[in-house]
Amino acid sequence: MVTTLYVGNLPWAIKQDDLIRAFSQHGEVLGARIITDRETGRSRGFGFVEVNDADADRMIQAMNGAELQGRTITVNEAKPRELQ
DNA sequence: GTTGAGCGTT
Repeated sequence: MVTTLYVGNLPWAIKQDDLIRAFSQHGEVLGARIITDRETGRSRGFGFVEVNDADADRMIQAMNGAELQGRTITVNEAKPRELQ
Protein backbone atom coordinates (compact mmCIF):
# COMPACT_ATOMS: atom_id res chain seq x y z
CA MET A 1 0.00 0.00 0.00
CA VAL A 2 1.09 3.58 -0.54
CA THR A 3 0.26 6.70 1.41
CA THR A 4 0.83 10.14 -0.03
CA LEU A 5 2.33 12.73 2.29
CA TYR A 6 1.95 16.46 1.92
CA VAL A 7 5.21 18.30 2.51
CA GLY A 8 5.04 22.05 2.94
CA ASN A 9 7.27 24.98 3.88
CA LEU A 10 9.99 23.69 1.60
CA PRO A 11 12.90 25.85 0.49
CA TRP A 12 12.63 27.04 -3.12
CA ALA A 13 15.74 25.13 -4.13
CA ILE A 14 14.49 21.76 -2.95
CA LYS A 15 14.52 18.85 -5.36
CA GLN A 16 12.56 15.62 -5.55
CA ASP A 17 15.67 13.64 -4.81
CA ASP A 18 16.27 15.72 -1.72
CA LEU A 19 12.85 14.73 -0.43
CA ILE A 20 13.40 11.10 -1.27
CA ARG A 21 16.75 11.01 0.48
CA ALA A 22 15.41 12.79 3.56
CA PHE A 23 12.30 10.65 3.91
CA SER A 24 14.13 7.44 3.08
CA GLN A 25 15.92 7.77 6.40
CA HIS A 26 12.68 6.96 8.21
CA GLY A 27 10.86 4.57 5.93
CA GLU A 28 10.31 3.25 2.43
CA VAL A 29 9.87 6.01 -0.13
CA LEU A 30 8.15 5.00 -3.34
CA GLY A 31 8.26 8.39 -5.02
CA ALA A 32 8.24 12.13 -4.56
CA ARG A 33 7.06 15.18 -6.43
CA ILE A 34 7.78 18.88 -6.02
CA ILE A 35 4.88 21.04 -7.08
CA THR A 36 5.99 23.71 -9.48
CA ASP A 37 3.97 26.62 -10.74
CA ARG A 38 2.43 25.58 -14.04
CA GLU A 39 2.74 29.07 -15.47
CA THR A 40 6.22 30.05 -14.36
CA GLY A 41 7.77 26.65 -13.76
CA ARG A 42 9.13 27.74 -10.38
CA SER A 43 8.76 25.71 -7.23
CA ARG A 44 5.72 26.48 -5.14
CA GLY A 45 7.57 25.47 -2.04
CA PHE A 46 5.65 22.30 -1.33
CA GLY A 47 5.38 18.80 -2.61
CA PHE A 48 4.23 15.25 -2.07
CA VAL A 49 5.98 12.07 -1.06
CA GLU A 50 4.62 8.58 -1.63
CA VAL A 51 5.63 6.22 1.13
CA ASN A 52 4.89 2.73 2.35
CA ASP A 53 1.59 2.73 4.21
CA ALA A 54 3.19 0.88 7.12
CA ASP A 55 5.83 3.62 7.51
CA ALA A 56 3.61 6.63 6.82
CA ASP A 57 2.70 7.46 10.42
CA ARG A 58 6.26 7.07 11.64
CA MET A 59 7.59 9.22 8.81
CA ILE A 60 5.07 11.98 9.43
CA GLN A 61 6.05 12.13 13.07
CA ALA A 62 9.74 11.95 12.23
CA MET A 63 9.75 14.50 9.39
CA ASN A 64 7.10 16.97 10.50
CA GLY A 65 8.99 19.93 11.92
CA ALA A 66 12.30 18.60 10.65
CA GLU A 67 14.79 20.87 8.94
CA LEU A 68 15.54 20.55 5.24
CA GLN A 69 18.13 22.86 3.75
CA GLY A 70 17.66 25.26 6.63
CA ARG A 71 13.86 25.37 6.56
CA THR A 72 11.52 23.68 8.99
CA ILE A 73 9.18 21.59 6.89
CA THR A 74 5.58 20.57 7.45
CA VAL A 75 4.58 16.97 6.86
CA ASN A 76 1.05 15.61 6.90
CA GLU A 77 -1.05 13.01 5.17
CA ALA A 78 -2.16 14.42 1.84
CA LYS A 79 -5.76 14.90 0.87
CA PRO A 80 -6.90 12.57 -1.88
CA ARG A 81 -6.49 14.17 -5.28
CA GLU A 82 -8.97 11.85 -6.89
CA LEU A 83 -11.96 10.17 -5.39
CA GLN A 84 -11.42 6.47 -5.12
C1' DG B 1 18.00 37.46 -9.24
C1' DT B 2 11.56 38.25 -6.00
C1' DT B 3 7.77 35.22 -2.38
C1' DG B 4 6.07 31.88 2.30
C1' DA B 5 0.22 29.92 3.21
C1' DG B 6 -0.94 26.04 1.37
C1' DC B 7 -2.92 20.10 -0.80
C1' DG B 8 -0.57 18.24 -7.03
C1' DT B 9 -0.14 16.50 -13.25
C1' DT B 10 -1.92 13.35 -16.26
